Amino acid sequence: MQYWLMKSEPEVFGIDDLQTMGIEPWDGVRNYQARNMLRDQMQIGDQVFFYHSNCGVPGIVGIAEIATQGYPDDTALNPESKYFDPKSDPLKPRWYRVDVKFVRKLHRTISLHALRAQTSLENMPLVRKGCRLSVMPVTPAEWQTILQLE
DNA sequence: GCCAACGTTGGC
DNA sequence: GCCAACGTTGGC
Repeated sequence: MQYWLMKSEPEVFGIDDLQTMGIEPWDGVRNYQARNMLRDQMQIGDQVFFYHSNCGVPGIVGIAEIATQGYPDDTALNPESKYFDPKSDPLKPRWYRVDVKFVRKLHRTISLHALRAQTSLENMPLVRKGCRLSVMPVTPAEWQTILQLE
């Protein structure tokens, strides 16, 4: 089983929204590195840290689980969608998504600040300045370290 | 294939 | 709202 971290802006889709929905497609990812992970690497049952970005206290707020393998992200084909990509070809999908299932909220937010304070986490892409990857792998050791901060 | 311009992300 | 960092685009 693998571990991941996925970013979302709480104003757009936060952990409370996932809790309400139970399970939701994680769509709108328009970055090739992230796309490759969604399409090729994620497996059902993988555990995910749900991260709130672009908000008052950015940080990890909950845990989710991968509920499907990667499959084409239809929002790229829908001109009505804010994620529409005119260059996407229905026969050769450019963008992929997975479904993500709510597991639980953390007792408290593990802030980016707190994550940066841990030397053992200094290799996480997340804590690097200017990291714009919205989906990234987390090592088992990092996963354990982070859970102990809860 | 280089690289400047541009757009987006995301912390602060 | 600012701006640094970075990815993408497109002219050449």
